[in-house]
Amino acid sequence: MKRKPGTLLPLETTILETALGLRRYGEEEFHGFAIAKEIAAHSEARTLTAHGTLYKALARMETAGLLASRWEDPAIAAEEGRPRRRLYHVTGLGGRALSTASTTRSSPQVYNHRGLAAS
Amino acid sequence: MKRKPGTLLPLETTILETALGLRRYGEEEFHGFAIAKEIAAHSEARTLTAHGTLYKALARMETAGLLASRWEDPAIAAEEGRPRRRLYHVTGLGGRALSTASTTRSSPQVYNHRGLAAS
DNA sequence: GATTTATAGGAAGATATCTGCCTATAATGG
DNA sequence: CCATTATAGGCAGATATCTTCCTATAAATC
Repeated sequence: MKRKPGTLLPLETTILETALGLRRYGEEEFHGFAIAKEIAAHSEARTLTAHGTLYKALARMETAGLLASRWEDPAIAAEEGRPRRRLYHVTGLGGRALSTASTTRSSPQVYNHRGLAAS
Repeated sequence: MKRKPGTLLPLETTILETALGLRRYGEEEFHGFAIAKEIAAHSEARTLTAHGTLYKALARMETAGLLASRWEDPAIAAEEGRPRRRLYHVTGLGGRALSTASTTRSSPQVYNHRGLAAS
């Protein structure tokens, strides 16, 4: 839908809020599946259809510098008998993006309108 | 369905035949997903419903000593960006089971009726 | 021969990530 | 204001293994 640069979409806001919420409980890092369950549990309705939408949003946000990720040590995943996880954390830019945008509550939310890159 | 000890079920026969077929092409080891595709490709119909049936058969056959398995090095799976595999190979007993049973073509096939353990 | 019992097979889903395709919609350009 | 264009979101499926629940059926028991 032709993204306006320097904007937070509702899903992106939800991801940042949820991630920062988890961080307040000591969880520095999160993985896609966990945040999907978290979002599904709190905001009913939102399905994230097969999680495709969410993973794409996470990739997008990492490209935008709002998130950063690393692969979990594959040995840990093997030990726990499950697929490996990609562990994300919210960057400084990501945190700032949310606080700036949270005041502008509408669908696409502007987060760096004050001279970061946008028009 | 109350298994008669020392018997090969059709699915088990198919697994052994397919595995030994692959071995003739140099593939010493196989994993569940691969054999599922192999079976699905050759014998049409057989669905293996979500592969549950197949994985149970593999576990059963390993317990019976017809197959043996090891986990693939998790680093390799990580490198190739896919879930890790459990690698099986047909044991001597497994090979013998098939050759003995292949002569007795019916549904449940006896493989060690000549004094190995069965009545 | 009928009942009991164990178990194989089917259906579904959990775990985790990613890709491709198609459509809906927002932003831009004229 | 309408047409163009880029992209977000939904749908589906690939990759790989395993579990639980239920049903169908074969073997054993009486």
